[in-house]
This record gives sequence, structure tokens and C-alpha cells, in this order.
Amino acid sequence: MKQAKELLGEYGLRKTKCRLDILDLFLSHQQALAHADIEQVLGDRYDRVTIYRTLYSFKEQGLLHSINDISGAVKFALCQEACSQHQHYDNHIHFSCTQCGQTFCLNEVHIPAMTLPAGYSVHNLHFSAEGICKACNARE
Amino acid sequence: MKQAKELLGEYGLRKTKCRLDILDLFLSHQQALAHADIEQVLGDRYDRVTIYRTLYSFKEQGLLHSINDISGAVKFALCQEACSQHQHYDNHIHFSCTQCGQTFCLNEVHIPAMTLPAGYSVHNLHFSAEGICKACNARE
DNA sequence: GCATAAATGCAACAGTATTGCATTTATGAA
DNA sequence: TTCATAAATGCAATACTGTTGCATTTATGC
Ligand SMILES: [Mn+2]
Ligand SMILES: [Mn+2]
Ligand SMILES: [Zn+2]
Ligand SMILES: [Zn+2]
Repeated sequence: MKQAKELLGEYGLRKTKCRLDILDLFLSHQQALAHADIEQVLGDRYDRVTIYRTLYSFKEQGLLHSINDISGAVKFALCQEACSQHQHYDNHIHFSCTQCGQTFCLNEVHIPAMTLPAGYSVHNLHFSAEGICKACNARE
Repeated sequence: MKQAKELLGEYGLRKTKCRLDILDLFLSHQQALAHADIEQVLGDRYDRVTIYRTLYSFKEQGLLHSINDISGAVKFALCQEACSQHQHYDNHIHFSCTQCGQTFCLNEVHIPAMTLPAGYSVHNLHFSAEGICKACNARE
């Protein structure tokens, strides 16, 4: 797995303590993270506004994509493919576990093609599934 | 189209002025409505908290379903099929227009079947599309 | 090391949603 | 129709989420 430091370089982002720590969080977790999740871990070290702005910068540069979670919360996750500030390629499914509340990117499941009624121009598709995740199922 | 009054009766909801007016709004609009939309029309007549609680009651009884709109706003729309307080059957697509900001239920487009990786139990699927709606396309 | 632009921290603010409680209202039974 | 009761409402207070402006600090290239 790539180091936070070199990733920031690749994406044209300055290497600050806050950004390194936030990116490390994402690199060491498989799940999507909300601002509140990050604040819980790093809130005593960095201002909440800075965390917001960091997430926004990361998304802007194609390092993260945002997820409008089924719970209503906005979450963020690492982009898997070669996303850049010009184009995102995150056409995968998001799975939200109703038991543990975590959200995962299912990068291996692609969004199927669809035909909408005439008159509608589609620019983006978002597909999310809700249920019990792997870990919670295994725990029973 | 059914009258608001008889609908409230069918769904076991008391017939109050507020509920009748809010339900009338939904019956006379094809689009999904956010709390703010309703408040804009009825805010001088009913308290905003009452509007929140009305929407929640309607959803609870299976009269409305909520949509986590791509814009981040929570919107509500009439359930089409025989939804009840026990079970919702709203497995259709939601279309959000990036131009006019409106959200529509595309009840005629059903969500295709999908296979998720082993270990995940799926209980609900949510599919949303983003683009230019029929009306906005026609206007050009 | 230095100049500069970018990033940060802090305060203020706006929008959205929730809770508690007193008052009002809809409903079914008398 | 009246009445008792539970449900619905209005209002105030509060919490949560996100944004903006500005002074200060920091990373970066020279
Ligand atoms: Mn994702
Ligand atoms: Mn719908
Ligand atoms: Zn889980
Ligand atoms: Zn439109």
C-alpha cells in the first residue's frame, strides 16, 4: 500500500501534519469515514474546520470520493482507480451495514447499464445497498 | 387520484388541517418535496416542528418514503405501491435534475438484479440518477 | 535562509433536525 | 351532542452539521 506522504505528492497536495494523519486514517481503514469519525480520532489535534477543508481538498484532487450514505451522513473513501481533479471514475456500489453502521466501497461490483425513460439525460449513477456486512454476518 | 382525507383514513392517521394541507401538496406535485419546500408554502400556517413530525408520521405509516437526495437534502415522495407501516416497496429509481434541483420517482424503471460478493446480506437497494430532467431538456 | 502562497485555527454564523412541555384538537364512547 | 382521553400542535431550547472571514502559522521553491 502506498504511503501517505508520496500519495500527497502525486496528487499535488502539500504535506502537512493534518493531511498526513487524515490520509493515514483512510489508508488504515477499509471503510468510508465521515467527518465525525475523523474528528473523534484527530479532533484534539486539528480544528474541525481544517478537517472539513482537508476532505474537500482531497476530493477536489481526486484522492477521495464522497458518498451520500443511506443514513444521511456524508462519508468519504479513497478512490481506487486513477481519479484526478478532472475526472472521477468511482462507478461502484456502496454497501451500508445496518448493524455496525459502516459503509464500504464494493469496487468489484460495477453499476449495471440502465435505460431511463425518454427525455432524461443521465450524467451520473449512484447505487447503494443496505444490509448486513461480511464482518457482522461472520460474527453470528 | 385519491383525496387526502380518505388517504389519511386508510393509513390510520388523524385528519388534521396540517396533515391534509401537507398531503394535498404531495398529491398536487409530481416531484419529491423537502421539508424546506413545504415550509416555504405552509410555514406561516404550521410550525416547522409540526411539519417534521408530520413527514415522519407519514413515512412511519407507509404513505411517504424518504429519499436521500444527491444534493444531500432529504426529500419525501408518495409511495406508489401498497406500502404499509410494516413494509415499504419502493424499489424504483430516483432522478435528480442538476438544473432545476427537482427530484422525481421513476416508478416505471425497476432496479436490475445484482449479485454482491459472498458474505453480504442485502435488504434494500437504492438507485439514483443525476442529470437533466424531461422538463429542463424540453425547455432548450 | 527568505519570500510567498497555501494551510490552519478561531470565532461567528447559517441551516437542519430533535427534544420537552404546555396547550389545543380529533376521536370514539357515553 | 357532550365528554374524556390520547394524539397532535406550537413554542422554546438545544444539538448537530457545515460554511465563511480573517489573522496567524507553515510548507515550498528559489
Ligand atoms: Mn466508493
Ligand atoms: Mn421514490
Ligand atoms: Zn456490519
Ligand atoms: Zn430539471
